[in-house]
Amino acid sequence: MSVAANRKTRQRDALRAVFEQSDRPLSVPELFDRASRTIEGLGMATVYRAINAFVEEGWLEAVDIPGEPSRYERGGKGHHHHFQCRRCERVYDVGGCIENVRKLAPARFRVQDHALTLYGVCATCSR
Amino acid sequence: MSVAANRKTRQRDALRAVFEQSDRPLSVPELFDRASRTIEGLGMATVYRAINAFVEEGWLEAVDIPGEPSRYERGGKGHHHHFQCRRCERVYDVGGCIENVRKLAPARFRVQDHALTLYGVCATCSR
DNA sequence: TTATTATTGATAATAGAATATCAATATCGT
DNA sequence: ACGATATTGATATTCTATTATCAATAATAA
Repeated sequence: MSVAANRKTRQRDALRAVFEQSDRPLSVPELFDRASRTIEGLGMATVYRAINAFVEEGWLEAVDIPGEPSRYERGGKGHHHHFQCRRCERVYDVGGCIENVRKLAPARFRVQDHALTLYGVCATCSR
Repeated sequence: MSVAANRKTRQRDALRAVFEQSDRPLSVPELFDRASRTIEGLGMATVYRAINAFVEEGWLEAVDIPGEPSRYERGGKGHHHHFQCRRCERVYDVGGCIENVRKLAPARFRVQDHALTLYGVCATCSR
């Protein structure tokens, strides 16, 4: 389980490029499919290894939706939330945030963070 | 995978009782442990079978927190959200809701529902 | 009480996601 | 160009959560 990621390789370059060209979090299969267009014979293990390395260095961050396997997106975007389309299952970023979150918690509960997921139909699927 | 649940049994009675006495969603291990106090030799399979039956009839509802196995709570509570303690991992209900959720989504995204999870330290753990 | 059959419990099996293994290959400093 | 070794890809394995199997048991109607 080493995660050095020192050398520059075709596969990691391709995987990075996929994220740089994507405006939304990607699942592992999505990432694998897209990178495979560039790297034929790309292995799943390589994809997972790269993800772990990227997450470790902060270049990627995991996006977790209830009941779903992790998606990943570029790190350092700051606080934001996500939307999942019920038709295509894709996950999108939503900017902005909500207020008065702390007030919801019962007395003496210390609120440190929160995660909000919106569900519905995305622009692509609703047309 | 039959889920009839017709006959009245000690184990299902005990499992129901656990939920009736709990004020928060329970994980499968939590449910198993508590019901085992009443029913010695209770089997895991029985717990899962009961959960499925209860969910199917609406008596229970699944509570899904990102990256966590499902918890379960009594159904029909109406719209509410959840809090997870980072110390003890337990999940609690939080009443009330947030506003302006729809406004967060990008244009032409239809928002149908949302899920909010608060994270922090519960009253029990913070003392 | 008895017969029928739903239910249980122990355990094997499955499913999905992710990691470990290892020989072959590619990268990079010299 | 060479050598050390990081990385890759194929595949086996692990892990966690959950379901299937099946003989034994218990619940209910008659």
